[in-house]
Amino acid sequence: MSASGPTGDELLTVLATLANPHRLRVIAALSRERTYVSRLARDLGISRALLQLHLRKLEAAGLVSAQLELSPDGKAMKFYEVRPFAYRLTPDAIADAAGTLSTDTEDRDRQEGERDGRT
Amino acid sequence: MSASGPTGDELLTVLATLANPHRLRVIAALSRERTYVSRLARDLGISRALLQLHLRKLEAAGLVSAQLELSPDGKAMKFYEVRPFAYRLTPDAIADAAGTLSTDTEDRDRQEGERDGRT
DNA sequence: CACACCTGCTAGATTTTCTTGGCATGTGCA
DNA sequence: TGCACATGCCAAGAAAATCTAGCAGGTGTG
Repeated sequence: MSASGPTGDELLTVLATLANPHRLRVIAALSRERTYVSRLARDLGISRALLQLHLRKLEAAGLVSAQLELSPDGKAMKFYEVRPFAYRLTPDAIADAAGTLSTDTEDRDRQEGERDGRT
Repeated sequence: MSASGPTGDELLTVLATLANPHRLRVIAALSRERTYVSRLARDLGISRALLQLHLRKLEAAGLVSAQLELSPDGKAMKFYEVRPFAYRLTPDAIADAAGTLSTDTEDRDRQEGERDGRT
């Protein structure tokens, strides 16, 4: 029986998302303690706009999640936390996943299908 | 005692290297069977020049290795094979590795040091 | 009201990565 | 010699990712 790991596309998304020093540090910081955007930006020493970009990518990949909360004094704050994950990176695991990678032509076909016609 | 995983920079290199569909397919193909460049290019349906670029990156990251061999009829052929590896991708493992990420300023300092002077 | 926080967005410049196409080398064989 | 197949490299364009700077909105406090 197969171990049934992630699909190729999922693995690829996770890899591409984690392949950035800022995002690794974000994961590291959030795994210690959940925080809100502005504070995290100060801690990491990067601009808020930049951090938001990285947070969006991490969230899109399913590696972190966000909750909008109101602080005691009524300010809206967006808290982020890591969402537990575990991927094995071995030749075999990759070989499994690679089989389900969508091809360039498949992508093109799918997009064309969506364009011309039926919802 | 710490589990002593990869350094941040090493992990980052591996992630960046694997975050590409072609390179995932290369790992998959090589994990099935070692082959030489031209054949692999035909199998994967990509140009040789492109494949060589990806192979260079994979080799630089330590994920594959190459041996130059002479075929029975005397042609030089470069065989590649996967080099066994296993990385755990979890929040904790990343938190560990992130601590040893080199910073931008460190990089700049190092390069300046190399430029002006002493070998 | 001004200030200090919090949030979100986007246009544009910059940098990096990816990809193609061409050229050069070498071997064996008809 | 000409063809097939192997290797390597590089220039240059195309595409994608990154980052900055600036704008917008909200709340509570002095």
